[in-house]
Amino acid sequence: MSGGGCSIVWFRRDLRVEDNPALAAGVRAGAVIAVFVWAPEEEGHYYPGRVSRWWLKQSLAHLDFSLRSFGTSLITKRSADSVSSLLEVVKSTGAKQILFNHLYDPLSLVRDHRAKEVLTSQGIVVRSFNADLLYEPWEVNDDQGRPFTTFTSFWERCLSMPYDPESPLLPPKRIISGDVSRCRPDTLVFEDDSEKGSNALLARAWSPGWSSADKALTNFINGPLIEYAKNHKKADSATTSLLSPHLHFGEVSVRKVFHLVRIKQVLWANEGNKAGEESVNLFLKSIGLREYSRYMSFNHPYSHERPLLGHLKFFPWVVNEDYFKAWRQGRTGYPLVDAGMRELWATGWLHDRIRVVVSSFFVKVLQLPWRWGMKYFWDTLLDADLESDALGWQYISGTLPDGREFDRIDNPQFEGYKFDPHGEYVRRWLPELSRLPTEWIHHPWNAPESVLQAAGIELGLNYPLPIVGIDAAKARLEEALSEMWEQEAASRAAIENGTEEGLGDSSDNNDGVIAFPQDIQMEENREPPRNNPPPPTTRHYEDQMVPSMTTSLFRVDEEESSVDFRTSAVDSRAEVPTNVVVTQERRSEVLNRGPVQTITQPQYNPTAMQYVAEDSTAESSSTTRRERDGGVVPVWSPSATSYSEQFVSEENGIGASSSYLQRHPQSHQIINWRRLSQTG
DNA sequence: CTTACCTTTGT
DNA sequence: CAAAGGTAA
Repeated sequence: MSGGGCSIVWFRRDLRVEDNPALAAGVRAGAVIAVFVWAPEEEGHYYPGRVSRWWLKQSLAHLDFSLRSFGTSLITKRSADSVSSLLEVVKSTGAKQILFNHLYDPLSLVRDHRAKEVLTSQGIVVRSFNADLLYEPWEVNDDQGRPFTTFTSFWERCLSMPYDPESPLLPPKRIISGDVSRCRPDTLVFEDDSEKGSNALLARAWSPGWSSADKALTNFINGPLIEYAKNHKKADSATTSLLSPHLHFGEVSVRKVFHLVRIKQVLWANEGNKAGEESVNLFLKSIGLREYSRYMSFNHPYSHERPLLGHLKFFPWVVNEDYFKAWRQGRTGYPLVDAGMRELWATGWLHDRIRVVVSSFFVKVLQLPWRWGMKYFWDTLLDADLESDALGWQYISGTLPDGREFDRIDNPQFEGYKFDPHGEYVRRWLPELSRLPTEWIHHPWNAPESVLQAAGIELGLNYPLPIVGIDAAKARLEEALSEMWEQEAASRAAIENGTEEGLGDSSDNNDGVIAFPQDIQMEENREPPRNNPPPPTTRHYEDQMVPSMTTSLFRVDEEESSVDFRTSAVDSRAEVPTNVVVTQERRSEVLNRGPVQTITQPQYNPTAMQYVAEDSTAESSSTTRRERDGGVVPVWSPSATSYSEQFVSEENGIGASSSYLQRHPQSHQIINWRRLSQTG
């Protein structure tokens, strides 16, 4: 197109030069100005955690370095508002168009839509691209043209689409730099002094940036991939791809991963290597889950906050800070869980299996609200990813149509012997148990006194007794479930009677928002939780507020004192937040919440999607040629509403025809829970 | 060795 | 629930 002005390429989570459609389009159009805007406050609760910021910092430096070798550099802006920063850059450079690649998390969807509106209204051409997915969410539909609601059907369709995913683009040969002489870049600060020490350790294990991402990919494909099916159950993982943080920041494109892996698969299939082929399928499934997480986020943009199955709204979560803290510190008394939580804290990384173990323990045994756990993952994982994590926690919590059954509790003791049969994993992360024989390593509470003594263990002193017994947890879960159904029925009845108010209006909860306890302050070295005395336990009938744990760089002054979970020492970590930010936004959101919640239609209205077609041929989607360059820009349909209103209206809204509950009325009854997960 | 029955697992 | 894997007879 018009070779005249230069283009701004707005980098976000696509920190690579290869197979970067926005960059490629910019290069094709002429001169390019590469921009990264750091506006973390825009993320609200999801201000990136320490390790995540560390990664970003390295990755940006790496990107800048390589852009320089192509003939330009990365302009960085510190901002409270991405869109106005972009405008600023436009003004100082005279750029004519802005190019970026799509993101699908709820915050980005809203922000990018606004960006597009504002910039377009200023006469700037805005074009956006698919760089993060094999297929755009709106491309994958069932035979009735509706979005899938279960993973398997979604993924089957993806693998049998009439056209293949786009092949990866080569990196540009050279990038002509736009004139940035009048553009004032900001230096970005990603860590404070208290974080530097801990971050230094990360560099030993990880190397962010697209070239390491490429290396990791090749290593994986030529190494562990073939054995993936065999090994993927081992907690000790030299066998995973280790690609997730790279993928999160877009340092390598999924399409490249997909294509290279597929090539191997064909090769192995020809050799008749069954195991290899199987391994590829399994690995691709995890790529598929990543795709699906974007798909779900796009179709249900509130899924990081609300269960997708409505009745879960009535589950009486246990709001217990002691539990929460014990879990974070790896002091639950279940070695596999504790080892996982210590590894997570120490390294920012967890094998997928162990993520399942600790999160399912969190939800099913402790019955803490899943969003707390998700938030903690967000704050501590190197590959923290809103879409993937939301999907994962919803799956574990049984709040998806195809998630695990709600009433199923996995026993960490048995899982221990499955995933860590020799106890090596536990011994590595729980030094206090290192001398315990394998026979007892996953259930020390059963070990004879003499064995414990020989191993130097005093249960309740240097290693806790189980914080909750599995049997007690089962009983409590059953009770909670029947309460949930009661509440749900009551709410439905209330709605039918027109007594609106609806949900769980009963006695104990004030305005429907559970504030994180402020009155309880936690002493650091309290006695480890005991087995039996039922802890002070409150139940609440609403989704929980997420405790605000992220340490914003602007809040460093708070809680200066002694303990701070940001520091690296394991003992002083994970201080329970004493303050919860109850924003007005969320409050109104909860208040306005509608009646029995369903899986609703996407608010995204594909027909409202706008075509910014310089590429002329906007063909219909099922033909072989897809839009790529200058393709579809996703757009929020009713744009007048505020962020929170959009969520609310989505929930209340819509789609009589395809509301999940309407198609599956039986999901109101627990006995049909099982069948529910089949249908759809 | 087969079969009926069980437990486990799965996005 | 269905598929897979394991066990007892």
